[in-house]
Amino acid sequence: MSKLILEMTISEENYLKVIYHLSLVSPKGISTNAIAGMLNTKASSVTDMMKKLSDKELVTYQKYQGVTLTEKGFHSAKMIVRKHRLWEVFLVDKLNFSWDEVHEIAEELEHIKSEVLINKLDAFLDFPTFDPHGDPIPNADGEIMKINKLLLSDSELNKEYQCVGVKDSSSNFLQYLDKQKIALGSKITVKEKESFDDTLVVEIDSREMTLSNKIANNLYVK
Amino acid sequence: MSKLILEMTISEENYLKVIYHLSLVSPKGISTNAIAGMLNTKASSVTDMMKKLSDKELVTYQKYQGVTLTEKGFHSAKMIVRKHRLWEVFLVDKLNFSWDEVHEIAEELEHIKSEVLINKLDAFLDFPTFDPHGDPIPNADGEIMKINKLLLSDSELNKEYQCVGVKDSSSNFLQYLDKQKIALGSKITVKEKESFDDTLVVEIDSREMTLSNKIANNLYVK
DNA sequence: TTAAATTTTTAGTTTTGTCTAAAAAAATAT
DNA sequence: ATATTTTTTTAGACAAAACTAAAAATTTAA
Repeated sequence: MSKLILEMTISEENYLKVIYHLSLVSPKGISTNAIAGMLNTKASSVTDMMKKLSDKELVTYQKYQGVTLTEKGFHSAKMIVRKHRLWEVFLVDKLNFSWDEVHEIAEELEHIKSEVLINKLDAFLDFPTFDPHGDPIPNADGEIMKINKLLLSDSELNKEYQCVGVKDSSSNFLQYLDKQKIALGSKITVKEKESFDDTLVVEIDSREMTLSNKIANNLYVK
Repeated sequence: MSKLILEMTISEENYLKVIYHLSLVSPKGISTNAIAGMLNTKASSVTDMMKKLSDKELVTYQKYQGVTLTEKGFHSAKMIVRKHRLWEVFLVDKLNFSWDEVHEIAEELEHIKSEVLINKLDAFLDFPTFDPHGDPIPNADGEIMKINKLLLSDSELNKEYQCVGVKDSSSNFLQYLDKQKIALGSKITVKEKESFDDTLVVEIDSREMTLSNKIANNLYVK
């Protein structure tokens, strides 16, 4: 049996995480260009790294065919995502960071190696299942809680929803939501939809307001 | 004016920290060999790195003369030590690690870059002044609280002291102390000193026991 | 179904931090 | 004071992770 906890460099972990996120969107092999785009690197660098990850049996890779995560790679990627999201909860809940400030710091913290640490952190935070942006946190076994969320832009008219997540978690977008007093848990009902530009007239926590299509395309509700 | 927060690699930070710790013991220039010994590396590698740190004005370095920290290097080193010790407090006080388990994890956490993070962590922990091993934690300005501690081996007979720190913080030694129920805060009085091997007969929290010279040489009291 | 455009890989460099082996300087001993 | 030993530096090499430029494969278009 191969090592349960495998040595990975920060760089390898970042590649794995990107492949994981891309896999969730498109289920086929991931192209080197797509990976390069996410990591601000060059396709040639990606090719090099894919050979390395393939040697470690974290991805299956055949030239020109794109890459797929192996079972082992998929699990490792989820453990990195788990660390990232748990640290985000810590930063927001315990250190009083706001949800638009934590991503970058968690990008560093997610590479801290101790498994005991992350499980103790999990317990300290009371085993949260969602991070501050509404994304699910894999548990120690890699299991992920699923919820039936949809984009606000796909919601039905005059039906009450609850805001449960964001698709874009750039600080720009998050700060806009703060300014508009839209937070996870806010009650949202779409009152009208302008067919010309898909602008929505919505009621959010009893306040009426207008949201652009771009906003509605980045807010998850259920 | 030079950058207030300067970019340093993990490797550079580790060198700086070692030079800092060696400086506290011997006030003259630190030899490349001494540094190499602490970092499990070779003197030639140290020479290379000293050129780099010297270019960044973190140390003053003249060949064959050893190195000294500049004001800037001294401050940077203290900030790394600050981070290390604050994270140790977090691990012990909040995550319930024992004092012999935290050093390695803190070695990784000390390199997380955000200054805001460390100051918020400091506040979350209530601005502790000592870490779990009794070492002082520099504050945000780099100021360090000093206490008049001495080694148990240098203490006076029949005078009550309080255990305030350890010189050796290897998990081996810390676990020995746990086993003997000796902790920071324990009351210690030396009842007898065996002149042949410097073994001490002591009373610790009302229990009488015998401590070897090696133990007494690694326990700080005041 | 060829030709053109795009994507991906290969080959050869670069940078960082390390190493070994040999040379140079400093410290120690006779 | 010279010879020997130890310490430190130089010179040259290597591995990891990136890059550039050019070649190869694939996809798209005419």
